[in-house]
Amino acid sequence: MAEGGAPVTMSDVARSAGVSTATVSRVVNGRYGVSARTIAQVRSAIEQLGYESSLVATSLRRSRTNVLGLVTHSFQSYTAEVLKGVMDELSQSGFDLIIYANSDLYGSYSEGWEQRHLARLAGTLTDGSIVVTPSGEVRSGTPVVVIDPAMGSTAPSVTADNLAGATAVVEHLLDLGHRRIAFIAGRSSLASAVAREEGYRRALTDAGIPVDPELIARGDFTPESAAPLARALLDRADRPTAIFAANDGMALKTLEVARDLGLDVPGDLSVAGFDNIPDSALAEPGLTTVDQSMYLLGNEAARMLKSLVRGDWEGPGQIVLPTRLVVRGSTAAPRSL
Amino acid sequence: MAEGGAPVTMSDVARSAGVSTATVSRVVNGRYGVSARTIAQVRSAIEQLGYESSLVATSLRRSRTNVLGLVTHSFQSYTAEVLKGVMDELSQSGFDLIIYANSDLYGSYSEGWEQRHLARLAGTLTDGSIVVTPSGEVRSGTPVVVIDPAMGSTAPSVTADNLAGATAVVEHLLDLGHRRIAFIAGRSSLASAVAREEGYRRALTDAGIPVDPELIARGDFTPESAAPLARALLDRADRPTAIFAANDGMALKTLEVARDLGLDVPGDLSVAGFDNIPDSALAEPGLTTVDQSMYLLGNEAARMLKSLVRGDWEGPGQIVLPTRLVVRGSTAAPRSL
DNA sequence: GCTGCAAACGTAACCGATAACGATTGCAAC
DNA sequence: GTTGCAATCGTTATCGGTTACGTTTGCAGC
Repeated sequence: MAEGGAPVTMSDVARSAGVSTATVSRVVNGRYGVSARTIAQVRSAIEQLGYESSLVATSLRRSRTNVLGLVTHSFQSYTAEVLKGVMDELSQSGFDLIIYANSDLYGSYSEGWEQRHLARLAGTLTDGSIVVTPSGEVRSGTPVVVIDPAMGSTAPSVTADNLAGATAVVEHLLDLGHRRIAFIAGRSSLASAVAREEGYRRALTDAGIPVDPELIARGDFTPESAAPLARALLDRADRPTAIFAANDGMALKTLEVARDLGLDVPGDLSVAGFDNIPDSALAEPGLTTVDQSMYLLGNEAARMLKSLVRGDWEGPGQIVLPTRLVVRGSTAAPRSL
Repeated sequence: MAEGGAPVTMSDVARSAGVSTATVSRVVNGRYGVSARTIAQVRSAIEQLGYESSLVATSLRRSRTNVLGLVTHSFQSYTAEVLKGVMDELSQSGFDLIIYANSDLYGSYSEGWEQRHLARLAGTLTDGSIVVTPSGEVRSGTPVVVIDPAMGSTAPSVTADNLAGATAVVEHLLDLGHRRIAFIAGRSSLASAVAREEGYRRALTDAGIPVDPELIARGDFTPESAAPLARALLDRADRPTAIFAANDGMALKTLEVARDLGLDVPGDLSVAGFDNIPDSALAEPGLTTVDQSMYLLGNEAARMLKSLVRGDWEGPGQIVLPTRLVVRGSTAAPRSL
């Protein structure tokens, strides 16, 4: 065991076993060309000293490290789901995972954070990376799979069927009898935000209802951005009977605003979101939303990245996973009917 | 921008700027002894080539890296809370975070996993580490803070007040009128499991009720371990009127078992857990449990580790954070009363 | 014009590991 | 007793940076 002092290195082992570091390296990596007696000596020295190879030194010298990277700009509840999916796929695969989070950029959307992180890891530490909701196109010397890519991204990606999900929400509201349905959009640099708005527009158009630009508010996916927008929509004389927010965070904030204004949900106002985060089920009333399995997104992304790294990926470059409408108490027929 | 090819290194920058790598290093690190003109040239070359220093190479050479490590054996929903707490504390602190997860050990409790991970990171990549629920004592050349330490651990740690929390649960059950209260214990190598059992015993003893060894089942914190134990307890002729499981995962599994046996909760049986994971609020009925803020655990651990790395830690070696009883629908007075 | 000194910069060793290559050894075949 | 070959092992260059140290340069002071 390393007794609190300097970490034990390969040359410590070599000295203790009376061989060169090259031989220790051969033993550690199971290479051919070491006598059984020497192997035993080296192993014993390794055991005694508690040697463990340095990931850093190894990855600097080797081209292949068997470590995959994941970069995210923040840890939300869904991030854990993604990670679970990733690790279940990576389990027993021989690939370890390193997650990198930068303290300066944490929580803020400084453009290009993902690029900086990738550059610091790729080519040395990791064989490939998963990037969650990047702010733009990503480049790297090693394979990259993007979860929830930026608008116009051509990189391999895994994303939920945002278009179908959003369409389903609006159709649900239309079925309930709503006609004035407002939309709080997300950060338009993300492809998912654009697809959700497109789903909203398409469902209305298909139902023969003109899209009213006055009913589209531009948020950025943060709850904070939604508060004033929801208030503005609800202060209108011709108040909408339903608000569809592009994600649950903004929808939950809308619920708060409605409550503050003394509106009854779903009596006076129906509210729907997108993502199905845990909090949505706990809200009062429960939030109608679209479930996109973050677990599956992570799972597929990991599967794809493994293949890309091994160079045997056969599937499509962009994977789209199905979504599921989850109806809860926050939506109902408008009272006026 | 690195155009998909080999990553751009410091010598690329040096060549492009017509200086040595030493000079580039000085510019990058803002060291003294470079003329303004050279600085400008180097900066321009860095800009043009899109150079980003390799974390690996830097950390190999430098003793200090300003990167902290976190090792966990799996990603549960509470892990995300811990991470949030850690990152909020680290935000703008200059310390980045690297999380390491090993695919071979993922989900399994092979003894010593944390030790292996630490040895691979410490001394080179990271300045210090946070270890979540290790299987034993951890040693490292760099500072380590343990969240939810192993039994008998002397390392700096942050933990919830498991004793008080467990006592509160049992007192709550006693107040409701329960007298036959069973306990499903957790993995006894963890200090938290031992403390929770001690809380159970103490509350009973303080109430003048003898501890019945027959009512104590030995689980290991996994839901799977709890199923047969719960069944055995509920199959008894003198069935307990309440079961307190050492964590929510086992308590939720107990709810399932009770339902399968046709028992009404809380009518026939009260069930309580510990941890307050998100699923507990969603269960039907909601699970009475003890809230330990994983966010705060992560937050405090990060604060402590930062200080330890800087060498200015003044506080106690073991931090204990308060817990809070959360009463939901799964506990009520026993029907027989 | 020479000395002295500091600023500016390059050279090379080094961090911990890997791998190509060369050197040594043992042993069988001649 | 050589020779030849394979097995075994050490030497050394290298990965991408950092830094101690040495060298060059510019300029003030005598």
